[in-house]
Amino acid sequence: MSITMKDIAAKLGVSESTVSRAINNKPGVGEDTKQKILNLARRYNYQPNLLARNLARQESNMIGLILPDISSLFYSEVTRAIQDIATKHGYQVMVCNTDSDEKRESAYIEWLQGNKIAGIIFLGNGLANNKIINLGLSGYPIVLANRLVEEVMLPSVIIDNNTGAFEATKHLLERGHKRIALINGPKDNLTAQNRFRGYREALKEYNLDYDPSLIINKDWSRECGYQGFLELLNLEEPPTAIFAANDLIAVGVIEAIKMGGYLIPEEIAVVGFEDTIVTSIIEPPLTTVAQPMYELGANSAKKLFSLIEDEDIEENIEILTSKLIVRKST
Amino acid sequence: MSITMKDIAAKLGVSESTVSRAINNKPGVGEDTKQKILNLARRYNYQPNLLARNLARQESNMIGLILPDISSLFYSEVTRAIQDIATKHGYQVMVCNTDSDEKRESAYIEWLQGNKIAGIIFLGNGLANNKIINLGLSGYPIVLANRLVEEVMLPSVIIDNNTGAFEATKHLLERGHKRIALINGPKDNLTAQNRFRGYREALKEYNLDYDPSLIINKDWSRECGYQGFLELLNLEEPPTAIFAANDLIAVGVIEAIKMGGYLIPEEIAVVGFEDTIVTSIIEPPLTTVAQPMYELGANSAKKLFSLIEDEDIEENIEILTSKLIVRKST
DNA sequence: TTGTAAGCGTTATCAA
DNA sequence: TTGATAACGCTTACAA
Repeated sequence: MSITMKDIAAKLGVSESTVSRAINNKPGVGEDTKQKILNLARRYNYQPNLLARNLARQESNMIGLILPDISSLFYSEVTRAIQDIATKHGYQVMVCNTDSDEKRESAYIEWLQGNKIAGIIFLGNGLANNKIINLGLSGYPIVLANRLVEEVMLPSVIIDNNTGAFEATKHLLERGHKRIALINGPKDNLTAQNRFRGYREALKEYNLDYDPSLIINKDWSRECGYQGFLELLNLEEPPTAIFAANDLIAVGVIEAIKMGGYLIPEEIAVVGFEDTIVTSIIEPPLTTVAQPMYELGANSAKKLFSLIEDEDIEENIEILTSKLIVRKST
Repeated sequence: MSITMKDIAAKLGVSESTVSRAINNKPGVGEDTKQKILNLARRYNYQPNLLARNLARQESNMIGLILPDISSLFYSEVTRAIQDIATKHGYQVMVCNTDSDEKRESAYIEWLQGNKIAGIIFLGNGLANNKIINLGLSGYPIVLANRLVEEVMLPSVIIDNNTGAFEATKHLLERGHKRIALINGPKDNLTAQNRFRGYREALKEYNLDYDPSLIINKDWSRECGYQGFLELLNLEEPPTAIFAANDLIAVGVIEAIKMGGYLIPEEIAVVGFEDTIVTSIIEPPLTTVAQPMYELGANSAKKLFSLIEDEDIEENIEILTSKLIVRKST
């Protein structure tokens, strides 16, 4: 339907290669032929067929982004950052939702490779699967964002969840709490594991052993926060503080606490994790550990482009620090 | 780097076309040669080059999504829905953030067309620009989601903001309010205009003239809600109810109200619009007009695929209804 | 059932 | 400065 280089060449009685050179602003075309070509191209609103171009050049101007769910507060913010950097580099981003399903993850990887995508960012909070690892080891440009791999060291940008959780727990300890519950994400989730580790280390520093009955592993949802708190209430000796492993869980916790008629923070203190918009809206405002979401996205993207453009990358694994923000819930 | 059909053909001593037929599960290949080919393909982890395939087939399996900002609560939810439907149809989605900048919009359109994208969804809340209209009229599959075009009727899915705003305002009137302020988005924004219209119609039904000093047009942000309320307070006769044209504005309004020490809803009532997560978190829970976000995305995508697959579409312009959800802020 | 060859719209090499 | 020509990897008539 649309006009091609061949058409332009025919109309002007020049060869396709000359047209190509003119369009791509390459040397080797006379100034006047070049102008004639560009004028005609403009007049007919010529658009290069990027499929053909990429096929011929053996490259592409897209990167892939594989993530669990674009509608989450956290991931959409990170995505935004990646998009911004990609645009600056003249690249587009293919966003792929996996719902943390490994099958879909694999399917997307194949699809992205089939499209000769320049590189992929894996954003998530689980362990990276084998397919990803092999891909990374094969030299294909990939960056892990907020995901880790046990043995192999692939280029990554992660947030120091350990220290963040440590600070959060320590903050509660300093406030005098001794029975601090942790309502966490799934047990096999790396982020959840790190937050648990930080929690435990803080207790240790205060010479407290952690009580398994105070640890709940469920999901990252509001509902789980709500249910989790109810479960904790049934303990013989219920906790006086809750460390929720993300803000949404904390929201559920706070709702359950209020429903029970307890006072926050006087009777029960709550800390969240992430610093999404909800922390400043909920009553009382939530003490939380701020995650540098935009930075996570931006730095991952920058790292990926370094890889794509074959630049040296300074640090293979970049660790961003999270920061405790004290509000009224503690 | 990766293996191609040519390689497979050479290894097996068959022709490329036979390989192609086998890979694509087309008739005209003997069962045993087919198996031999498929086995080899599996063994070498053959991935079809989709650039080449799409170039040859003159089609693609991507659709484009152009929107203002993926990190917004509203758009990320709509995007999620579009992704879900696209995946079901075997398509991928290219997400393009424009920040409502027309230049970037145009740039994206060209890029998407250059990649021979199968169709585009324009999601936003402004008027569609000329480039979009021309594209639509040229027969290219496009769907407008939550955007309108003045004269031309392009396939669209929109939310009935007018009625939603009408209901919200009427609800306040029924509660006995006479001085109802509207803190709205930008004046040139279509969504904002429709919400204003519904607001005015409701007043009319109650034989009230609208007072221009009670109308504030700013931005869709929390900050604007906060500032807007402060401005309203300075009026000789301040409003007793605020209709905020989206939830984020409402959040700002509520914060300002609380800061001023007023009671909600006893002294000042507040209604929002959208029903994002914040409405159930803020204190008091926000009465709002629920937007069918997921439906907006899903139906837009379905419509686009009807267009792409050349099916008849039942209604060219589909109007989704929004629904008033009464909570404690009124 | 299989192969040949042209074509998709570019780019890139090598001559002219 | 230009133009043939092959190549990118795949699809698809058309022949055999």
